[in-house]
Amino acid sequence: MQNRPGRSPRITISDVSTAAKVSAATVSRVLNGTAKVDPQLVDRVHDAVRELGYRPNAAAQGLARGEWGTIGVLVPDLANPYFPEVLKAVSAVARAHGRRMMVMESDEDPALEYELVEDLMRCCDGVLLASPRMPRAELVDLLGRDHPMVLFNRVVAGARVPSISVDFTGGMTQVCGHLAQLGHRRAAYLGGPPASWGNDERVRAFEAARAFGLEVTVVECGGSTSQAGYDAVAAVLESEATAVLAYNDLVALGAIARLRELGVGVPDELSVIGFDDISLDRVAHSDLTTVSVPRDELGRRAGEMLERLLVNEYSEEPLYLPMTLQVRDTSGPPTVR
Amino acid sequence: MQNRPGRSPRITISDVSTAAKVSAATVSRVLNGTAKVDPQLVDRVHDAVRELGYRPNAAAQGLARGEWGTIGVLVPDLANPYFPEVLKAVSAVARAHGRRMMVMESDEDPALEYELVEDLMRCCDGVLLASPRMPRAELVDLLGRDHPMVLFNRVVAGARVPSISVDFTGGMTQVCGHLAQLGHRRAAYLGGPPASWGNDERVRAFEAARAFGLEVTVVECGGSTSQAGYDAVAAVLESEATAVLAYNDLVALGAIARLRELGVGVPDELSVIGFDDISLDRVAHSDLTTVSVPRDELGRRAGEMLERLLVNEYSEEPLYLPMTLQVRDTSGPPTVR
DNA sequence: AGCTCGCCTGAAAGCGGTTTCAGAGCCTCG
DNA sequence: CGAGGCTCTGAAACCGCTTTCAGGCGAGCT
Repeated sequence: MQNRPGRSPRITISDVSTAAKVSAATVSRVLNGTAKVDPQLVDRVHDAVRELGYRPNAAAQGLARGEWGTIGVLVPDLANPYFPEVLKAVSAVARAHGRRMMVMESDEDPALEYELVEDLMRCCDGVLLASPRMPRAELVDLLGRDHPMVLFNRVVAGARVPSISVDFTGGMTQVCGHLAQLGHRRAAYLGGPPASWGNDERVRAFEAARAFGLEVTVVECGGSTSQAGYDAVAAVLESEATAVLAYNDLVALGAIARLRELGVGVPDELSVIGFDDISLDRVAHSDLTTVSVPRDELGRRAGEMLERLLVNEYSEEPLYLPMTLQVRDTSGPPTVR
Repeated sequence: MQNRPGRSPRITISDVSTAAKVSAATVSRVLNGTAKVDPQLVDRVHDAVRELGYRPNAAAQGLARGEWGTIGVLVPDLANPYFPEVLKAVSAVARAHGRRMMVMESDEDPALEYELVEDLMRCCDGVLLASPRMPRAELVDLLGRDHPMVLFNRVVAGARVPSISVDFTGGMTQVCGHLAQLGHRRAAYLGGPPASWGNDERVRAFEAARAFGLEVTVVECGGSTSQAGYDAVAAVLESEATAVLAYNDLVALGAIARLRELGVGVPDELSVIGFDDISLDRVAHSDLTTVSVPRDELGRRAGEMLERLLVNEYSEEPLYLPMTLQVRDTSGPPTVR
């Protein structure tokens, strides 16, 4: 930006104003259309801009306007296919409103999140927290800064913050119902990251599941990756479960991979059900029984919530999108062992 | 940022300096450690910062320092699993150097890219162009702006720009060799986005393949998604190909899905080979024969290239990382039809 | 003791825009 | 024909922070 050695000097608004023989104020007015300007001057400005290849400096604009023209998104893990799809939708909405998107990743380290969010607040008009894992207290603290913020896949009771999430409990209830109907009595749940709010929501479904006659045991596997699922299989096999529910599809796939290695038939000997419906794509669908979530819509709605927040005052109730059970090939009736 | 109605006023450096009874310059020096300051004043500043919850405004810092502390990345498609993994690595490198990451997506629309890059240049110290599809002329134009920039998965002959890419041609050559060895004589290639440089590089391998006795016909499918692969299957079946090479794994998976629907056995009746090795994860590996690319390393190296460019002068040759053939279940000997 | 030097601090000048404010010109109306 | 009002333009203030610059003060030296 500065005249760095070896780099050509930046072209500023005053270069343009000189070239066009008008004041900087006029250049600004022309470029932003904020006031009526003599058509002749308008032309001169445009010519100068084109000739010099002038581009306004975003930092200076941000400073002067008191707005960065940027939104920030924090995600736990970019490699988790869940988030890029959300990002895509958010980015589209942001762009449609003339805003850029900053992305930060905590790499599933809740301790990092606080700092990252603080950083985002220093350079973004609004922040979208996607599946934040940080402790409630920290979250409440951040929300209290009265910086525009939207909560995604997490709801904080009592917090006056626009929130959007999936109905995790409902989704998991469908899964339990499906299994109960197939005749399962005992299932194991491979829990996700300990700090995951969505995980707690899923677990809440298990009490209701008892009414179906399905007993679900929680097996901590402590992660959201396939590796975690892979590693947790041993614990599952020790139990009497005839079905495995996974925190998400990745965990489920990891478990299936391990089961295959061990020669345990899926779903003949053990049913495995995922969560999220992360298929590689929409056509070559996987064969995993799972509950799907409209990630695209989720991202879009979240983006719109944030935009609304940036222009209006807040006035929203938490929004819960429904999940849809996708019965495919990895779930079936239990076998007596 | 400005005192917006309903929002608490921003805390600025002068608030801190007032509270700490020092000058703004001193606050700045303390916070940045740019000069020695009386320990007593240091404490006063820190106290004031903590008490007021002061966070420096990134735009103002950027303006004053002549550096945004941000890098920008342009990707064609966030939903393509290839890129998030790259982004993850890039983001990690950027963060390690104290920089944030801005992400833009062209949604596979080459016409959008130019504008997006211009926008990135207005707010980022350096820009990483990942698989840019734009015409060579536009690209050269942008590179000529002498804004720090790194080219990823595209090499422009003669351009003095740090570039990093995969050895597409080499990868595809391995694929051809594999097929030839299996006994295939005719293969069809499902080409990707027309503007993809990587696509041209892949195609270059087909001439050499003729030496193996393998004839590859290019079937335009015009996309990088599974939908494109799905749709292109009809054309393949009309040909005499006994094997299908795909632009990437997504295309391959789409094709396989369609073949499955049509009752065409893979690999018994038709071998299908992907490209990129985009598995959902590292454990539950797919069964697709493909060539893998070290996306993580690729992203890391690209990020480091950019960082180097931001501090030093340019001095690099294009870097090509090798691909590795992964023979799995979707390729086999041809059957006479 | 007086002088020089060096260290630390605050005032002020940018960074590159936007926006307020005041003035110049022109038109209209009395 | 002159006063009042509008419209358009440029000068200048300001956004919040960094950094230069100059000055004050204490230490060290002669």
